[in-house]
Amino acid sequence: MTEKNRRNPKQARARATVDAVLEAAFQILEAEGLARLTTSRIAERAGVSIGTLYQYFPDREAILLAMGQRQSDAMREKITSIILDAPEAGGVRAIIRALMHGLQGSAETRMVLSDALFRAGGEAEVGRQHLTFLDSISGRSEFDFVLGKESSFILTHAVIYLLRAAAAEPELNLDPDKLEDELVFLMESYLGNLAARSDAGQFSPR
Amino acid sequence: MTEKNRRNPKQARARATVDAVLEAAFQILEAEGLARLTTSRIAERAGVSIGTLYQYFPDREAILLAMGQRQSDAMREKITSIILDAPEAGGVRAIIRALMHGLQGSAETRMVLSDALFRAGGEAEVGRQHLTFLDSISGRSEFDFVLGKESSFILTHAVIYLLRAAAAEPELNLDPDKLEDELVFLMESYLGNLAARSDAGQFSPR
Amino acid sequence: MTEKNRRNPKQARARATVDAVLEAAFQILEAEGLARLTTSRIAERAGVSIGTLYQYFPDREAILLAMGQRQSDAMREKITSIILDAPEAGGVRAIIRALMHGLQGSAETRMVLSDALFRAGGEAEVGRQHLTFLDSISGRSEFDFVLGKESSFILTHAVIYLLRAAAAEPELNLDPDKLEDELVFLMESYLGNLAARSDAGQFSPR
Amino acid sequence: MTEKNRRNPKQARARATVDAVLEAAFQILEAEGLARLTTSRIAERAGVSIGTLYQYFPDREAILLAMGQRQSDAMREKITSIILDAPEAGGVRAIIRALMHGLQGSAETRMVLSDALFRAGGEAEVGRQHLTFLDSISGRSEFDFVLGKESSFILTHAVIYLLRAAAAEPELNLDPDKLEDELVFLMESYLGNLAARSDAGQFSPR
DNA sequence: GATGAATGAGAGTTCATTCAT
DNA sequence: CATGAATGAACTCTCATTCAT
Repeated sequence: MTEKNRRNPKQARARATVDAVLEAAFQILEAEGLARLTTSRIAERAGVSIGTLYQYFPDREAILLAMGQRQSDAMREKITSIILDAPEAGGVRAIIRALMHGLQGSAETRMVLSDALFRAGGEAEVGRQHLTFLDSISGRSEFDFVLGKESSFILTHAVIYLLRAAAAEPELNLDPDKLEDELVFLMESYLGNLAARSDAGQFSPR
Repeated sequence: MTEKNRRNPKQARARATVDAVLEAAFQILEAEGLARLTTSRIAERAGVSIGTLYQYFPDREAILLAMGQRQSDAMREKITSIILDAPEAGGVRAIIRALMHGLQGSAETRMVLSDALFRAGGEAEVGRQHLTFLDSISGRSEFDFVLGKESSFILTHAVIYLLRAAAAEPELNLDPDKLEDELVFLMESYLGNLAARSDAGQFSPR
Repeated sequence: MTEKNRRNPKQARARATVDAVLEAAFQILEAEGLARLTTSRIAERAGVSIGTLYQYFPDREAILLAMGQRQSDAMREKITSIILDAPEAGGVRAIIRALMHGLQGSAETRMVLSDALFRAGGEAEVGRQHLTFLDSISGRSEFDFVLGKESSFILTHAVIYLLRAAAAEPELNLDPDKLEDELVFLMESYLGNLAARSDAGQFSPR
Repeated sequence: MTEKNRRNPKQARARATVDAVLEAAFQILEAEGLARLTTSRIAERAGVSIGTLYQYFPDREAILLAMGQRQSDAMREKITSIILDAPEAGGVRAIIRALMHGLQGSAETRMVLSDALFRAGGEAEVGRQHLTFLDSISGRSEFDFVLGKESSFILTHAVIYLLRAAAAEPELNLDPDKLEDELVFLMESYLGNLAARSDAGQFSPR
């Protein structure tokens, strides 16, 4: 609405500033790494003064957090839309594919941002992040048993952390398609046996 | 031997100094985190001067690396002895147990140290670290098929990174015993289906 | 102008800071010598924080260089104006007088600063510095012969380095006026014989 | 004498140690420059412990001074022998040649060592160094007039400092032979006019 | 005498953050 | 609101020197 824009010119400018800062920070993180991601460099690249930057972000950490949340939100949206668009499709593969291709940025960037999310959010953030996955499989009739905390943890973390590991070790030269296949296979194996176990109530004893 | 001690008083002192530095660094890392792990603080806690510290470690990074290698060596020894002592026992569970209990230190400590290993070693270190796992299952007759790079990656990284994730999120309050069970279950599921797949040559298509 | 000041309050402040730093550095160099010319001491004496100092100078060396350039610029201006104001006056004496009285600071100060200039500028700086001298005599009709590289070197360096030596040995208690006379005499002797030699094409054989 | 050596094995060893230290220091100064000339590096290269080094030299400066004195002594000997061997030859050229070829080491080495001599010796050292030159010309009948302090200064310093300047600016690519010629010419011009002036008692007025 | 581990003051430098303009 | 000069605590690292062995 023009009305809205005219009424809050400051908010519009503010959003532009925030965007510029986050975009600048992202570029620097990609190009130069966390060590060179200084507040002054961010401000400079964003085309704002350091003072202005601090008017929108209380400290450096807040910038990292906001970047992480952007990534996280984008990912969540992507996964959600995948599930909504093609609910019949293999949910596991769709989600894994989203996780693999949905995050932009280098290995270091992804790590830095997810670290920031952890630092800031702890439980709450983690919950927000991974509920999506659980939701996506909860509709499938074969998983209408109750998952233990630990099983949920594995379901929601295995793929993400393996992707992180893969990103951290580019020298392994893993084939993305094959890795996707294997991750799907890993999770399908686990989910399949989980269902079987819930029927039988047993598995290999300790 | 008194002889030995008398002969190498310097080497004995030197080793004591190195130990004191690494122990001090470990304590600080545990208690205050990486950000507060400064060389001067380490020296102070170790009861040596900052100059002495730098006589044994060329820079801060070298201290982290040495700590990481200690952890890594201890872990490797533990896994090896587990396999040697009880080769008939379920290799997967034994190794997972070793991984879970073999590393001391908080979540951040473990992360920091494994990060240091990555930084320093790259591929070589990674290889060294994970071959143990592959070796341990390579003897089992049902796995005498050839593993792809990506499958090997999953076998060697899934547990470690899930444990890292679990450590990073203490607020999830995961039960260590149940987590162990689930990790075993995850890996056994994967390995089992991997064997089946190698027979059939097929799995859920892309 | 108030206008100017109001328009560029920052640049004015910045210049003041730079001046304060250079002035402080000069005083310390004079009073305590190069060894005690530390960045923190400079900042303290200049009444600015160490951080501010580093906002204007990338490192300690840059401060020395800036001081050297100030001296050098002042000297060049002085020589130029001398030549312009009284071109008919004995060029050699005028220049020597400028060299003697144009540089402020103790012997060590002068040495340190000219060393800094050498380090930074190498050939270029040296050229810049000494062209002035050659220019000043190039107008005199009796020197319209071509000077060899080595003769030029002597003409441009003898006085400067002898003054440096004199400054380095204050215990010799040389009389400035007499020294000036001798330097003039030295250079006039050389120039005179140079002219004679260029006519005859000979001098004492090797 | 074997006797001497047998009687004072300690003194012989001491001299060897001192020699080793000075030789090591010289090599490091040549190869790596003053900034890398640390006491520990000297000791290491000399094959002695740092403690031993400090038994022979009270501090780092003393090492530099000793090196400077060696150079200086060698130079003095060379000049003396030149004059003794060929007193009839042009004294000025002989001495200049000795000065040019008698000092070993790079430009920085020479500067560092002569700086050390200045620092330590002040007047006394300077006197010791330059009397040789004055002595060498004092025998020539045409110079039996009394030289002023300032003239002596120029006679004894001009060549040395011009050579130092030439060494400091290798990019000028001065031809050593031509430079020698010019220095001889400079000094002969000065000396010649000095003699003439002493007869007439006058020169270009201030 | 010889050793070399230990010392520690002090160097140069960085950067998140503040606040007067 | 925007600015960016100023801040200064904190950092990593060096090296001449000492002294217990």
